[in-house]
Amino acid sequence: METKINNPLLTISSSRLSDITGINPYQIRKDLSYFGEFGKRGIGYPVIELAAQLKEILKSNQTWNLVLVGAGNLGTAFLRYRGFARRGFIIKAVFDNDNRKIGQKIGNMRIRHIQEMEKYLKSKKIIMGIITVPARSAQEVADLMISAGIKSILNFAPINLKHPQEIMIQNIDIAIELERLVYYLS
Amino acid sequence: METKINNPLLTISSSRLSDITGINPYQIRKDLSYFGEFGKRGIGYPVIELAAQLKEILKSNQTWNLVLVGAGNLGTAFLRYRGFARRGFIIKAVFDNDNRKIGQKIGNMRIRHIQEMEKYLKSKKIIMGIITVPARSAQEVADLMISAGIKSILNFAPINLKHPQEIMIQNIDIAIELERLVYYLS
DNA sequence: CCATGTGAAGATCTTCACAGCG
DNA sequence: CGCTGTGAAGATCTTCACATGG
Repeated sequence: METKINNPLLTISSSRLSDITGINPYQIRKDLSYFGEFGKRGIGYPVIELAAQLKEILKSNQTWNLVLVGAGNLGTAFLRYRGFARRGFIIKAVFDNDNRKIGQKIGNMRIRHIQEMEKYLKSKKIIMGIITVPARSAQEVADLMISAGIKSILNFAPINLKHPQEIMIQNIDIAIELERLVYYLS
Repeated sequence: METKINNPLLTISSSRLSDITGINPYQIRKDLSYFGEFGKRGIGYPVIELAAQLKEILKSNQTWNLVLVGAGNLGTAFLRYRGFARRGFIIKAVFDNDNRKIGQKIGNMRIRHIQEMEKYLKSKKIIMGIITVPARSAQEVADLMISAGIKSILNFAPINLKHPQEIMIQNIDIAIELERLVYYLS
């Protein structure tokens, strides 16, 4: 699927997007056409304009505030990671239930007690949360989040969280991804 | 999909598996039937036996050795996390290219220079790797891994890695998961 | 002539309905 | 009678082929 670049910076064709992403060009065109007619026939897609439109559609032309629960290794890594902010996600507070951790700092962020979370979430109107607690506490944390108004949860605990269907949950289980790799090892 | 437990410990029905996992019972039966006839009609699936068979099919009745490249926040979190070992994945070595980090320890594991990786991988016959380096270095690391015999890569760098098709790559881009949540926020 | 946009064909995945067996 | 296993139906996703317009 190699193609020539004929109009660098201004436009990009579906076949070149395919080269970059690995997604085939039919799929790219179909997917884009689902949201509108962004391209010009014979030319391709105007890069700047397309990016702007997609950002609007995906609501990523704005920043989103989050809270994180679970100041363990993984939670700490996320707090220190700069990449989220670059993509528009700001972790505003961290909560834990371990009294030895409360008040400690990760970077310049103080760890708060989980009991403060409900009030915090409601006052700041935050609707997204990340769960990085052990599996045994994850359901309890999710329930707390949901009752405090959280609408979307990114869950790293290896457990299937029960939740009302209007709440969005994305699970990331790293061990499952490794297991998938093992399975496909011919 | 609530059901009664009628033979605790010994057998489990697809509908009860459904309650637990959230996957519907038709899907569970179809998927299992793809690998064999594990159940008994009118009874359900024998728990112990089913677990053993699935572990064998998924090759998770054995442990797998891994290396990790990128001793940053995320890499460090994984090294400290006990959950992988419990699921049969052992990180045997960590590599980085930052001279200030080489020789330092994370837990009881010494950080090695990336230049040592090829020799290490070949001598230990390790075929799985985890990439937790910044996006700009990820392709280079992947190429190194692949030329040293790695067959499966779990990649956390937010970039599409080019690779021969016989190499398995699983990507985890946490910001994409957050973006997915935002998009589905009604 | 080039590359999009899209109806139609094809492939795959999910759900259903029920025969079959303990 | 209960619950699996599975062919068939239904839904969805992917690929193709080509008409269309710059």
